[in-house]
Amino acid sequence: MSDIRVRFCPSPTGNPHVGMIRTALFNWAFARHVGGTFVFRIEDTDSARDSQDSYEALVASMRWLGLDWDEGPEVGGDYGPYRQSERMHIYADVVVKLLESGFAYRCYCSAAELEAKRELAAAHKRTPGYDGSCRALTHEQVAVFVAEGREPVIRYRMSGRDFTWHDLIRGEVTFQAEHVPDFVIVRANGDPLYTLVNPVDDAMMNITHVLRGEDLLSSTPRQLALFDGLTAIGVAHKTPAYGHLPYVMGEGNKKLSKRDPESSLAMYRSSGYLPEALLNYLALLGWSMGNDVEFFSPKELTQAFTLERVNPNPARFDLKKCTSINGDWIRHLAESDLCERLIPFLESAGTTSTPISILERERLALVIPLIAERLDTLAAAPELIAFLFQPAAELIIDPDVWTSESVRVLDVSAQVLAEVTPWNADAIQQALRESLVDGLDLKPKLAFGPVRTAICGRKISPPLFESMEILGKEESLLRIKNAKGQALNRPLSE
RNA sequence: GGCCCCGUUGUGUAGUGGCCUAGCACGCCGCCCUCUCAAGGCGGUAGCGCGGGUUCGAAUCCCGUCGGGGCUACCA
Repeated sequence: MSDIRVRFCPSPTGNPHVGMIRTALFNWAFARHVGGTFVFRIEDTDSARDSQDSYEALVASMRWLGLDWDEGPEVGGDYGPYRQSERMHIYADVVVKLLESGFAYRCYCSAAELEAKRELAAAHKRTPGYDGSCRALTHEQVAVFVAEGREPVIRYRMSGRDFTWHDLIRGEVTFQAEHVPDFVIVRANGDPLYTLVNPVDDAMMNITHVLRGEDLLSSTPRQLALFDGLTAIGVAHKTPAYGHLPYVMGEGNKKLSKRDPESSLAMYRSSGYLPEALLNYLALLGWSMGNDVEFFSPKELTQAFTLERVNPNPARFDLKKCTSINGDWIRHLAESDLCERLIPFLESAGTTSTPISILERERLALVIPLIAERLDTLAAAPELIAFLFQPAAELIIDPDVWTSESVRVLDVSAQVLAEVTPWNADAIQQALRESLVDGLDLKPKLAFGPVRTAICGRKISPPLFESMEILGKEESLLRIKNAKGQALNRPLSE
């Protein structure tokens, strides 16, 4: 176990999305690769936007994906609690110390005054930002503000130094002091802000490497500044290294937003994407093995993952490629594994009973090898194999598929199939081939088409002869008979 | 506007001065296989944003430029 400690610290607002998960994945993969500790922390300091539902969805998502954490909610750890809403007393204590030591001060400026300052700065083409006017208020000035009923925020006092750090992903990044003004760390209502609690917890949890989204890049100087103060008051011992991960983009040139349906993790789960496949694909957004290998397990990912190979430029989420990898993964699963994963989808689609019966399960096991290579998502299975679980009478076939030839084909098929013994795919194929392709001189596609429709109810199906074997002789003949009836009674068009 | 980040085919990437007439994957197109659909096989399409340097030689280094994005909150 190395002493490298990383964290994933989402805010529980809205539904988990893929950008967030990609960040979790990279932190997790890095921690696992180096044998470090992966800390899961919940940043729920914004009571107006955070929700318990969202928190639970977050935990469930991490578990579903297999991104296990060493410290955090539900598993505990030496640096808890791991939900910031339970750490408010800690922040209050830190703020007092920061105030006493002069690293922070109360600011009584109103929103309107701040806005006026911003406009003024813009008009003079100066750097916008707080001008520090409340930095050295006299007791008299404070008394006046208080008498006016103003509620102060607490600001952090910048030291005037420039900030340069070696970004783990981007190399050296520098912000000059004038571009990072004093910032608010506690709201007027007393709630601490992200800009405070994030570094405080990183410090107290001994986080060594901060890997987060590029959108946080410009807040890094503020965090670095805070670490100066936290170190001075004895809260922090070592400033972590920072690395900023590239964006995950959606359509157009916008980063994938929470409102974007393609970003919803729940959507991928309910559409039948495998967690392994999603992790596999997400890993490829900003990282690669470098050896043209693009199909790998979570385990292989953690073995190969290094920060050096993380790309700094934004990656676009490509659903087609994600789906392709999902298909690869479905084909890669053992039959029994695929079977188990398919069952919830079949149950919820009503393809089987709920819970699935013993007989249905047996039949499903038989068809798995026929459909594995035909699925790119688990949710595609019900449509493909529903016919195996329906009674013949419920197979209603689109009357437009029938031609004058169909009835003859069905007639001949019924005749020859009645003689087939034993009932297996090879024997069925041989009988139909001899009678239809050779006997009626039909092209295979035309010969088997009507039979396929009769048996499966659709033009697209798993392999026909194997399907008939699974259904059994009696059921197959019944379906052909029913289909013939439907074909004869079809409304006369044209 | 200011600051910061990014820039290889449609998409994701490989590439860290000669192995690059730029490789791989997805997509798309065609062919083969074939009982449908897939899967699989084969082939094709398309790219180093632009302009200057440095160098015998640049996708790779430097400068400029253009383009895209982010931040500029009492959100995170």
